[in-house]
Amino acid sequence: MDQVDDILAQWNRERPDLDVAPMGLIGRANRVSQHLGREMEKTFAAHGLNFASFDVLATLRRSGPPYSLSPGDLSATMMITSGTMTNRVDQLEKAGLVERRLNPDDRRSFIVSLTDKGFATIDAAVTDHVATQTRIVSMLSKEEQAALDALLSKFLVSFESV
Amino acid sequence: MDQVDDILAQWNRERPDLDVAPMGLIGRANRVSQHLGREMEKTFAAHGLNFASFDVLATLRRSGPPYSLSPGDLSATMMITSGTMTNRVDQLEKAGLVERRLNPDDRRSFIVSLTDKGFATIDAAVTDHVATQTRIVSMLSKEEQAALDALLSKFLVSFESV
DNA sequence: ATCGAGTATCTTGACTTCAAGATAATCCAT
DNA sequence: ATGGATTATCTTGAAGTCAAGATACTCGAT
Repeated sequence: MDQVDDILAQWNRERPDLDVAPMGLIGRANRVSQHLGREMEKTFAAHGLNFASFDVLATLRRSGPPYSLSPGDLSATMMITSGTMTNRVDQLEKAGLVERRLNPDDRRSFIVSLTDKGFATIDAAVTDHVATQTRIVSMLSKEEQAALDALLSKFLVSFESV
Repeated sequence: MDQVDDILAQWNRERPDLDVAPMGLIGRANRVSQHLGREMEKTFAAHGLNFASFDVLATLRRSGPPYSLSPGDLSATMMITSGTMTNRVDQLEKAGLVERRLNPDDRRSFIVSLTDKGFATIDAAVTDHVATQTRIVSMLSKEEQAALDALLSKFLVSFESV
């Protein structure tokens, strides 16, 4: 029993013609995501970051040496527009966490690289971040976590395959 | 196999000390939510709405006659701040979909009511919205939908009970 | 070689949200 | 009754995002 159930009960009363089961599933997914986001922002803030900046630094970090990608490569896995990417890199550059250099092979594009400071920041932040995530998901049992993960993955594949 | 798996594989290579299973679960939840949101915005846009305005109108509609709530009541189930609520009601009032009147019982607060136009708009929009949601979740079987819903509900309760 | 299509990034302007604080009314213990 | 705490909403300013368009470069067919 959660807040979404209350909403569904109201719709049932007012619009009994509607099948609200899908609304429940989607509503819960959105709310869970919103809660998750707010919880994780706290960890990011402890390292002077937000979700946006963490996301960029983390993508550079996990790409491996030399921790350098073009804005296009960066946004490839990030569900954001190019204008948003520009803004994110601008902020990080201003903070001294990344550098933007010209790409000698293609002068339309740039190369964004982690600075030493950026590397240290993201390495510390991601360690904390994983700890936070572990704490959050521990509200479910290991089996439930695995089941939820599998279902979300199937759902996700159906979106990303389009 | 989805895009999140690629991300986890990278982390495993770069930071084998981290247990990335929680990151996978949370990452997928966020991505699913983001996909869901974008898909549903299309339906809202077809009715001249966005998620924010739909959310307010829907809350008034499902509250039943006289389709009137205070801003505080409205935001109670909406995970938004009071300033955001003010802005949302402002927009809807400008569009002629709701009216804001003084509350005779408590002069600190207002009463926000659906206009006839607002009622017609949300009733048509929610019908389409449920159809969209039904289409989206049909990418999973009925059993999978039920299982996912149950797990999300449990997860959600653990947040909202805090 | 050259021109047009395509690609990569940035710019602009609008929109939504939030946090923090302001304003005003209500409630309650005295 | 009355002052202080609380409540309800609005205002302000900063931030992040997007869509659409601008700019500059590359590629491929001729």
